Amino acid sequence: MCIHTQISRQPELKNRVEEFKELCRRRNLRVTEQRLEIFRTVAQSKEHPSAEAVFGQVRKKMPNISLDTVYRTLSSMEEAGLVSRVGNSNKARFDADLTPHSHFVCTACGEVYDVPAAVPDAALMPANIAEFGEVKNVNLQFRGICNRCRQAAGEQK
Amino acid sequence: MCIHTQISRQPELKNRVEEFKELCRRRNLRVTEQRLEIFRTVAQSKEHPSAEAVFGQVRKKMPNISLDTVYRTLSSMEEAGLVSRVGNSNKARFDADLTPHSHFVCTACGEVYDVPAAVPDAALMPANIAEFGEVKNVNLQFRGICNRCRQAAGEQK
DNA sequence: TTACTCATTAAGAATAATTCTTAAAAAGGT
DNA sequence: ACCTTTTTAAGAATTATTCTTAATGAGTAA
Repeated sequence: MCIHTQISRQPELKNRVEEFKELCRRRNLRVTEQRLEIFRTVAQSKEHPSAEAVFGQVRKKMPNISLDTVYRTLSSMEEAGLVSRVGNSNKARFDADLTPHSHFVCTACGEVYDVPAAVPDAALMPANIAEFGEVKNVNLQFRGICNRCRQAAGEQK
Repeated sequence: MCIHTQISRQPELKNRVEEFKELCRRRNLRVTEQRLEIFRTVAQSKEHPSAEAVFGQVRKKMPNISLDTVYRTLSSMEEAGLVSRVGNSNKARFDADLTPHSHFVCTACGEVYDVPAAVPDAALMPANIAEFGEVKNVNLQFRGICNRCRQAAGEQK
């Protein structure tokens, strides 16, 4: 369960970080080292890390960072539409991949798996969605028991 | 925010309760008054109540029920595929409506709104989903800021 | 019905996740 | 470099959820 699985093309990360800086400036959010490092961590991870996991990772480079900062930053990043909050066990998990894809969420262990989208996000958006509010992201999730948990449950019987 | 908005056709509720009893028996779950009352409460609500809200409601009829029982019961009901866990703020909310529909989840206030589905659930299911696990329910959510919150934010500027 | 067994419950303690408070530090503009 | 305003770290506080334990009650078989 390491959360620093590297993305193949490193330039892409740089672009995303630049884009992130740009967006911060546009929104009058200050570009701090903490924000950059947190963003990098989530953007590099494919594990949908929890705040705690991001904290653990960022702490390696910034030993004084506080968990609260991680929470605050992840929330503001969600608000800015830079990451999305996925899964819904009682522990929040985050995803910086905003390309159309879905998730299988295990209700037993809370794990979140990427599922290639059957239907592109745009196609899912109802025409009247603006009546409700401004959509920051679309999230299709399949909830159930993952095969690993099913197997584990079977074994102990 | 009352959670006991009545469903128009009362017979439907009775059917659902019977179905619920049946399912309990099939799964060797005991049919207790607590479970029935909790199920009725969620099934009658259109507000996607939190565990706390269900607790408050059920307590009117069963003053001694514990919050823990509500949590336990809602979890086992989710596991049985009788309700789904919706939204994902840090407070869990539940929905007994399993017909195809989606949700607008406000990331500011945590409110969950029903959105009529643009695409039926079945159409969303990828062919290879079984590779991940057994799906109990499909949940399409649009996350963002609801109009009420947007308005509220605008006013105080 | 009655007794038996095991799941379920209430109560409240415990834990886990998240947010708040405060004073100090740092960003971005002057 | 200076000033203003955000942002931060630290740790306390709060909120949500789960665990522990002993007592209760559901289903079952006599």
